[in-house]
Amino acid sequence: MSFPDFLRKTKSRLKVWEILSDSKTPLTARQIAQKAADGEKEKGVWLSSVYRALEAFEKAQVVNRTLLKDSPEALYSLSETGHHHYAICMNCKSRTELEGCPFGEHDHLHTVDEDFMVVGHVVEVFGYCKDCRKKMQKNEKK
Amino acid sequence: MSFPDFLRKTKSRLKVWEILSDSKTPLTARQIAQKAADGEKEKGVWLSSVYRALEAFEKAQVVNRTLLKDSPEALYSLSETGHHHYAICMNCKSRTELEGCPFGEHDHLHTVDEDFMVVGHVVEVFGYCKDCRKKMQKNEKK
DNA sequence: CTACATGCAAACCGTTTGCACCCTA
DNA sequence: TAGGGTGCAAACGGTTTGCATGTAG
Repeated sequence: MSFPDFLRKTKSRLKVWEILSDSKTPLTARQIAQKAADGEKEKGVWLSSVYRALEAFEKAQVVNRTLLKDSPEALYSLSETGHHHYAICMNCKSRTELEGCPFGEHDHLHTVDEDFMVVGHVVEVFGYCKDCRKKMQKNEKK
Repeated sequence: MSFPDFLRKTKSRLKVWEILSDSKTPLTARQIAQKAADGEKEKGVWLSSVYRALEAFEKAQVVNRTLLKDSPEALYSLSETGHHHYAICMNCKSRTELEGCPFGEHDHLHTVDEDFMVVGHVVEVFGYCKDCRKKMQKNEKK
């Protein structure tokens, strides 16, 4: 995956791009701004600019935005990043990675029908982990 | 699916419950409050109370909350409601229902492993619809 | 040179929280 | 009648937007 050639290569966008490239996990906008500031030679990238860069990347189909029930913050990753799905406990919010993907391992790039170009997908399984089930049973039968 | 017996049956909660029961599609908290106010005999239910009722229902595992890339507002539905998955255009936000479910038709109620109780799952396919692809090609090659 | 990107601040808006009063069990 | 639920208002926090300035092409 490379920086889209029809987008202006500005300092901010290149920095955001670099941070996403270096990260093995999806990041929030805030985390990206944080990392940009940590490098701290130069001046970092303002949060709104991070959002605008991410928006441009998403439109260009090179970045995926994901919203989990887990948190109100969106997660961003390069589209190429191997995708993962999680089982999320609705009580303690712990996340366990799922083995495999229900769509199979051909990653993205199938079509729903001939008209819809698929960029990616989100799969989340939610429920309750063992520990929380125990706790909740105790509390509720009082 | 019936009203959990370990939750107090208050006017607000019963109203929210009734609205969810009557709806064939998932609703936002605001829509629920709206519908409660529309009935307009009585006084309706405050938005914060709707949220608190939904939170209680969700903890009780009788309501699912879903977040789509589509909108910042969460959608709520009774857990029993037959589930649907959508292909969502990242540009125009149109939604097309997917045929079937990648997890198969046994609905919820499988386990990820023996420790995690599954309540439900979210599957979203995102990409670009035919119309938007055309429009974007025109705009970007200027 | 000029259209687009950025820094910065302020608005936005869905959701959460605090508190006094109300009402279910 | 006690403890949880509700109305209401105010805070919260992630994201978006407006505007003057900067800068890539």
